[in-house]
Amino acid sequence: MTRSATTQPQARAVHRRAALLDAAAALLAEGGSAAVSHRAVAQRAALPLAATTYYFASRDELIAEAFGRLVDHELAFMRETGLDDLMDGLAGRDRAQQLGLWELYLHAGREPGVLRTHARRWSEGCQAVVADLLGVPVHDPRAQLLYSAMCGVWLAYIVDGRPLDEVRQLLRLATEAATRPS
Amino acid sequence: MTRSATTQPQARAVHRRAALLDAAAALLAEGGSAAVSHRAVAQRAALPLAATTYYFASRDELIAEAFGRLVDHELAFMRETGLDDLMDGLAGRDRAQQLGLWELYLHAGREPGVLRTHARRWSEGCQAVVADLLGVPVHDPRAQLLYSAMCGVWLAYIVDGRPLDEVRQLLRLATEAATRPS
DNA sequence: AGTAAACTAGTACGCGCGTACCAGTTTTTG
DNA sequence: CAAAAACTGGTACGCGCGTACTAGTTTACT
Repeated sequence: MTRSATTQPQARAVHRRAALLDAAAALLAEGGSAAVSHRAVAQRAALPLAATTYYFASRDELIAEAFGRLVDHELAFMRETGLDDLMDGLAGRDRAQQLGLWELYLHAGREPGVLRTHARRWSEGCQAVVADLLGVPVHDPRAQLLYSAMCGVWLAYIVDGRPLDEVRQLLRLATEAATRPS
Repeated sequence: MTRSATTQPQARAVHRRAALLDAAAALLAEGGSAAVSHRAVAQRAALPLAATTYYFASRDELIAEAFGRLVDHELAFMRETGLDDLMDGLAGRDRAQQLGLWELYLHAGREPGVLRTHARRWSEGCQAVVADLLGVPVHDPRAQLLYSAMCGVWLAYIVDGRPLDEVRQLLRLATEAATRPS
C-alpha cells in the first residue's frame, strides 16, 4: 500500500516539471531564447522562482530541454500530417514558434553540447519525412536536396514574409526537380 | 583655409563611429547579438562607454547598423568571388560570422523595423548573385530554387557541421536541377 | 571674438538576471 | 517510528546591463 497508493507528491513534481518546460517552450516561441529566464518561466507556470532552479541545474539546461520538447512536437506534427500537402503543414504553424525553433537551431551551432544533438535530431527527422514523402531512402541525395530547398523556402516565408503563392510554387518546383530522374 | 585644412575632430568622430561598428560586428560574429552590449563594444573599440550612447541612440540601432555593415561586406564578397566555385566561397568564410548573420536574419523576422530591410537586402542580394551565376533573370524561379537549396545546404554545413564533400555534391546536384530545362 | 554646436569622458541609477541559501513541509525508506 | 530523502517557497547577493546626466573640451559658424 505504501507503494503506489497515492504517490501524490512525486506526481505533482512531475507535473510541475512539465509545466515549467511548457512555459519555457511558449516563451521561447514568443520572444526567442532571450525571453526564457528563470523568473519568466516560473511566473508563466504559476510557480515560485525557486522551482526552476530545483528542477533544472541551470538556465542552459532548461532551454536545451525545452528545445528538445519543441523538436519532438514539431517532428510528431510533421509525421502525422504526412506532408501530403507540404504547404498546409507549413502555413498552418505558428510563425513565432518556427522562429524560435530555427533560432535555437542556429544557437546550437555555437556549442557542441546537448543542443547540437537536438538540432541534428530535428534536421534528420525532417529529412526522413521528406524522404518518406519522396519514397526514397533516407540518405538519398534527392531527399537531401529537397529538404535543403524546403529549408530555404521555409525561412523565406517565415522571415521575409514571402507570399504563400510564391512559396507554394517554389516547393512544387523543388519536388519536381527532386523527383525527376537524374 | 578654415575650411578643409584640418577638419580633425569630425574626422576623428567619423573614425570612432566606424570603429564602434566594426567592434559590434566582430562581437556579433563571436557571440551573437547577445554579446553586443554597449560596454563590450566600447571596450573592444578602446573607447569610453559614453561614446556608444553618443553615436547610437540605442542598442537596437547599433545592432541594426552593424548588421547592415555585415550584409554589405558579405554581399561584396559574394559578388567579387563571382561564385564560380560556390563551395570555396562558402568554406573559406568565418563560420562564427555566418552564424551571426543568420541569427540576425532570423531576429529580423520578429520585428518589422530596419532589421527587416537589411534582411531582405541580403536575401535578395544573394539571389541576384545566384541568378547571375545561372545566367537567368533575378526573379526567375530557377534562381529562387537554387538559392533556397543553397540556404539549406549552407545551414547544414554551418550548424550541423556536415562534411564538405557531401555539401559540395549536394550543391552540384542543386545547380544541375536548376539548370536543367523544365 | 564670441556664441553655438559638436564632441569627450566619467559616473550614477535602477533593473532584471542567474544562482545560492535555508528554514519549512511532505513523502519515502529501513 | 525514526531517519533520510524529496520537495517547497521565500529571500538575498552580486553582476552586467541600457541609459541618463553633467561638466569639460574642442571645433564650426557669423
